[in-house]
Amino acid sequence: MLDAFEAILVADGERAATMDATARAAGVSKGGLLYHFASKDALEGGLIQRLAGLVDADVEAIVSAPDGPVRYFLRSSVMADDPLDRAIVAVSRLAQGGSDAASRALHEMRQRWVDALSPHVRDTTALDLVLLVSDGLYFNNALGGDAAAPVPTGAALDALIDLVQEASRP
Amino acid sequence: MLDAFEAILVADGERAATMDATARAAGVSKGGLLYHFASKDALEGGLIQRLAGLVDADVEAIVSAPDGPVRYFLRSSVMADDPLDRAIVAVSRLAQGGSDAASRALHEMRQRWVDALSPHVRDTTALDLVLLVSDGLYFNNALGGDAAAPVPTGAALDALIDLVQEASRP
DNA sequence: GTCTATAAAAAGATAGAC
DNA sequence: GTCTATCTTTTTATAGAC
Repeated sequence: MLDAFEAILVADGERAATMDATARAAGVSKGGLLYHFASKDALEGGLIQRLAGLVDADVEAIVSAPDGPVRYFLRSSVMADDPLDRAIVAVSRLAQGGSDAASRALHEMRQRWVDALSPHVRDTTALDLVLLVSDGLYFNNALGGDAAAPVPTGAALDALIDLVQEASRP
Repeated sequence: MLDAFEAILVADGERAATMDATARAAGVSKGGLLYHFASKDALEGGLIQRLAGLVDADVEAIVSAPDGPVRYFLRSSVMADDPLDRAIVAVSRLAQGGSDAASRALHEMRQRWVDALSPHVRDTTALDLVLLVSDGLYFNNALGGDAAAPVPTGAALDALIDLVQEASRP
């Protein structure tokens, strides 16, 4: 059910992610959905909690990345349609829809990234650069929708990461 | 009335920006609002049109900036609560809410920026860098809401711009 | 646990008075 | 132009059968 809710948020936006649509996509009735999540707030809370768990694993992966935390972090900022990316986009949809809990969750996530990356960049300016490029990558993917995503991939992404890495190296 | 609609979108998100709330904030009745904008689609269209006009002026300012287009562009990416910034955030709220017209308007805006900045950066990688940092700045401001915005300002912003400018100089 | 039926509220839109 | 009143649809939530 969380999968269905998340998928609708990512594909069609917050407006379309109703209890009704979620139940239908999950293959249950509205009553069935409401048995597991007693309210829409609870459903959103479930998604936010899922994000928090995925962020735990991500931070772990960042700090122990063989190619270095910055490269790994930027590379994973391009939406690969993996569980974390989907959760981030879905929760940011909720945040832009007006959910304070979602905004708080995203800020917490960002703070954990700051803590993980700080030791591996030159200074706070370099840290800002890395985080903002990552945010930009997510933002563009999140806006995507119908139009083609202008986000760099493949060799262009590698070149961009090289550039950022060079500019931010300690 | 567009001002009211925009303000609610920016402050409280797409969910809160109803015809009812917009009418109340604008100091008119729902009927009064519907006289000027016959539907919610029309209201959103009005906002998108406003954005297009502001983008025209912005592109003009970018290409003729005394300090150089890149510096001007990045500096203006930090939400200064000016008309263009408000319009961008409001329309991106609509886009994330599921409006295809809003998504299209944002992509057009981005394309105009690409055209304006291309001659002033080294290559496409540098262009990606500049655009993504700008997107990151907007994204963070747009998420803001209750929590404190972690976006660099003042001296930190100047340092960041210097770094990006150095990395992207032709 | 899952369903149907239904209540209660909110949102978009129309009609017609002034 | 702006208002009130009303209609329709959608959305969230409850109640109770199975």
